[in-house]
Amino acid sequence: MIGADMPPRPMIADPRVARPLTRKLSRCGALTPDEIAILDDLQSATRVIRRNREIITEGRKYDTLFILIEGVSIRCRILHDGRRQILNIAFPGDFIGFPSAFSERALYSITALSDCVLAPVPFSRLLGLFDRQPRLAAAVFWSFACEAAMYAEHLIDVGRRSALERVAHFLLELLTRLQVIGLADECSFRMPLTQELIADALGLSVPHVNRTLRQLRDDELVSIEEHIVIIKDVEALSALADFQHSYLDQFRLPDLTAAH
Amino acid sequence: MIGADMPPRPMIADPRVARPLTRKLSRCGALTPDEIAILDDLQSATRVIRRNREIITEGRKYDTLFILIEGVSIRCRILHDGRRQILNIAFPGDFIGFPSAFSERALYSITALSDCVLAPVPFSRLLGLFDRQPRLAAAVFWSFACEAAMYAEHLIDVGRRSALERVAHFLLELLTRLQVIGLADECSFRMPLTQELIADALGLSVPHVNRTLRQLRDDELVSIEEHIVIIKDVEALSALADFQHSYLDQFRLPDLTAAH
DNA sequence: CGGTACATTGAAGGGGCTCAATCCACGTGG
DNA sequence: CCACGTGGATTGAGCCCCTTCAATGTACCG
Repeated sequence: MIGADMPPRPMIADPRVARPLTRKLSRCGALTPDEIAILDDLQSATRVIRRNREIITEGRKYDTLFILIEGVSIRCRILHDGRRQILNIAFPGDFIGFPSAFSERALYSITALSDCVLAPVPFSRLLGLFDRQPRLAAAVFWSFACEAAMYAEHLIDVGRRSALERVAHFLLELLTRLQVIGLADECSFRMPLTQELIADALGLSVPHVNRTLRQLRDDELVSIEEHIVIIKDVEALSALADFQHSYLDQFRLPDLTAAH
Repeated sequence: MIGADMPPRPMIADPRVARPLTRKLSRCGALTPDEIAILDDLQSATRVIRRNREIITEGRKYDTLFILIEGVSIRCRILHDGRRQILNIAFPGDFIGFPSAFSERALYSITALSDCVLAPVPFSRLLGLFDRQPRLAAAVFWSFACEAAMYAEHLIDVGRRSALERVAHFLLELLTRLQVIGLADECSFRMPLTQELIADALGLSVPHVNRTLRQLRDDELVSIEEHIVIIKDVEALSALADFQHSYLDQFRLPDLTAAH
């Protein structure tokens, strides 16, 4: 019932705000027109990658990052016997290619789950940002810090949470992240992943993901129909999952006076 | 048998090289005397934290990072019912406090496992590095990138590896990390963690960690006596754990010509 | 209309957990 | 000097959560 065929509707951030990264960062504090112009410029030159193609290939060398403008991509590792662990899921406005860009050869592959639009950002250009735009530099750091926080929660998911807690937490994280870029309502969104992908992200088997989702539905905590996920009781689900909304939502741009 | 009482010998990086971070970064490429001086200076002002005290407290605000000079610290999250997940383990030469320093309030606590010596590094000072010392700036990025790679492997551990593979992988990661800072020989080191800590890092129970270590010993892959771990067959253990030495060891400083 | 991709459900088995006891080394205070 | 407390390692028994294997259902597509 979830994500039966993947892209009936593409993953495109709200067009009322020009660029997804600009939208995301503007939630951390008011941006000056100057800063907006620079950010938008970073996201202007774009490149399209088709569904199921690799954006970054393990073992190759890269000296650019990408900003994901449209679409969904995953970074993952496949063990010799076929087991797969999805390390993270990128949505519009996310940086892609860290830490690959800092290593001699990319450690993991990044694959486009749907058709993706990317904006390449040469690493040197990113470093250049740090000179003239300390607030934007901090914002980029913020972006990486936020990703690190998601990593941490992801680790807690697979390390110490039960399947039910894991799936609940995962749904809430998706809700929150998609809200930031205008792809989710107050309490609902279109599931961009198949159950197989959810399983590989959470370290579960597909049948068990299915049963777990069923239980969440039976317990009237969520509703899932036609790929649309509705969180029917955010409070109860958050309590069940030990979800702290804050970890995705408490970063702030520094004051202009805070320059070095 | 492992780590019966924790600190018979303290965790101090090889004194032949002045500072652990300097030692670590010098493996990524030759440092100029200038760069060494700056790095050493970063690590000069120090502060001592006693065993079992918190270095960073969840919920508080911080505007400095720390470089761990001596000792071992862990970042972890404790769920409401007492389950604990260790997010990462810091050794001398590691940065501590990312991403806490970028958030309104620290998301996780960091605790000293042994008496620790820390060098505070105000965030503003770190940003200042980016102006004048692009190679060092890149090296700091490298440090975070390396941490991100460890996070990724950690995630694969708990998500998709069996207990045996997990523990094997963990031992190899410890070996590699400790070698870098001169705290491990070719194939042996002093285990700095109790089995309870290993369990909470790997998402296992204490009894099962114990049984798993026993199996590794029975299989003649490792030997553990008096807290000293000897990897008797690095090749076989690496194969078992799907361990790729490269992920901790392939970062390089950029050429001086690569300035922005 | 067969093929593909995904969701769903059931049955059986196992890997790792819980609970609980025991052992051991060490430090402390009487 | 010994009794005791403490932190940690070790081991066993039983069980349960989740996996594996397998089958079925279903929408969509060329």
